[in-house]
Amino acid sequence: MSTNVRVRFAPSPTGFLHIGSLRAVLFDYLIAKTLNGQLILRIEDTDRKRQVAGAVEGLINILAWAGLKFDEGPQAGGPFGPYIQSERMEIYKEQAEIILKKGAAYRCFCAAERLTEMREQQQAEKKPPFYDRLCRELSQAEIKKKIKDGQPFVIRQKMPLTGEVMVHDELRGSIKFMAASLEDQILIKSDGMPTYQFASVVDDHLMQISHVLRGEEWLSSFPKNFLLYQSFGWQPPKFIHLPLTLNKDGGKLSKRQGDVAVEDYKNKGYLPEALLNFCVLQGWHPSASVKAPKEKTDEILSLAEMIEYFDYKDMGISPAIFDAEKLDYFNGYYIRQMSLEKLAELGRPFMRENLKLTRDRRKQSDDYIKKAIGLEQERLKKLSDLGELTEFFFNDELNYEPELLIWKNLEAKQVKENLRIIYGLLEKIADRDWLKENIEKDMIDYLKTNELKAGDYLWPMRAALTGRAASPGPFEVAQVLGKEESLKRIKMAVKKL
RNA sequence: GGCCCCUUCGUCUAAUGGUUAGGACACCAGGUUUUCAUCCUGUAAACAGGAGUUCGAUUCUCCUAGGGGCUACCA
Repeated sequence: MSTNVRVRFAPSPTGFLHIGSLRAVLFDYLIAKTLNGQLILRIEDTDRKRQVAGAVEGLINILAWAGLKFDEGPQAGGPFGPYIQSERMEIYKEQAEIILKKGAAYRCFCAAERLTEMREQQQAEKKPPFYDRLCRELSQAEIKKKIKDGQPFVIRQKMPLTGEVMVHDELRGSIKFMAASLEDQILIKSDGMPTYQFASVVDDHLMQISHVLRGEEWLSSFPKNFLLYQSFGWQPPKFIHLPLTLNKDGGKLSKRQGDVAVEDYKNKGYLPEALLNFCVLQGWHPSASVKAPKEKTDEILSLAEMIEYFDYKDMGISPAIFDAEKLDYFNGYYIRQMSLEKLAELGRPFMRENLKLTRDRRKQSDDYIKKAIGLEQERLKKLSDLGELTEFFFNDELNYEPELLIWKNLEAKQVKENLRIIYGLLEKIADRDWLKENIEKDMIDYLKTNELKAGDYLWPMRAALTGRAASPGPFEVAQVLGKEESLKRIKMAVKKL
């Protein structure tokens, strides 16, 4: 038997990648990497009703954006393909015949209406909905006749009527189920497509998957899956059931509560590093014995560091609530760490609206945009904050109330006078000396020699330059704005008072 | 309703049969500072409840409560 570690991520292409799925692939990836195994991408598209055009490409793209590479899959190829379930119909058909022959499954001709009716009645009687196994004991002759008559059928798994089924989860240990509570679940639908319950077991075996990581929502079908492996005579892989990610109210994280699609986060300017760092901490933490270097907090983890410290045995089993504020912290942290070149490149798309606010060529230059972004870098939680935060750099017609210029309890005319003085000082600085260091030096020297209070001058100056209550400092803003624009804005402020 | 899973600060979590129960985010306070942000320092904040085992339980066992999942010809 092969001891090769093979882990698969098996999403169904619903049109977007759920943030919870991103966490799942990350753990798949980490298990594969830390155990020297392969990571396989398999597309589970056996539900015809839920087909979404372009979803597979979208999935592959966003996974690539996240930086997680697959060793095998629809794109990478590999010896166990095809990796898209809808292209594996022959395999399922063949395996269904086998399981039928083994007597571990049977054809069920019950009409959907009968089943619905039965279920409703059972619920009305407060009994658990449960297939009554009407077709389980059909004779060969009856089956033949129904097939000949063209009656549609599904194939159901035959569950033991009595006894217990013991399954083992790598994190939770052994879990016991009463066989009598297990429904004869459908393996093959009447359209010939396999259900997840059949396809995943068949594929995991055929693709030689060693570790199955899946959501906790699959725990209740675990014994049925285990039984299917037994019926086939296959050795089941190791199973790890990942606790669910919950929303703030404690429910399953769903679209209604806000963004759940990784694409949404990407569009808002969240970085893959931040998303991954956030996700990995939901259900895992570096064990105490492998503490990260102390100059960093041990929760800031690059993908490489995760691989270094990860051990799936350290994974937790209690559900975690999605804390968007912590995600923001990570994102802000990674933005601050980023080089200005990279940030300017990634931030550029978020500047589009601002560029429309100016007719000044210089303000539309890459260099100017980059400098504006640079001054707001430490204030960003996400890239999409850039538009609002840098707006004043571009806007030719700053619009603000005159009161904004007034520092504490100064008189308006005093502020006006101070701004005139500032104007005079700035005017004297030569164009080629227009650097924040020089501007600052001239201003501070003046204030010191005349024993003036910094706030009385610097607040009005900054407010005049930015039109905002909160912004980067006046000297650096002045430098980026340039001498001409800075003087223009101060003159305008004087006029306002 | 039935079956199954889970339970440490508000949130993510660490550790331990005997500790001042640790860290991170958020919060609050202070420092740096013209503002905001960054950065630094500090405060406050948790073992769900009950019973048992034990010299001793947050830690082990059981019960209760609470939360969650499943209960489809969806995954």
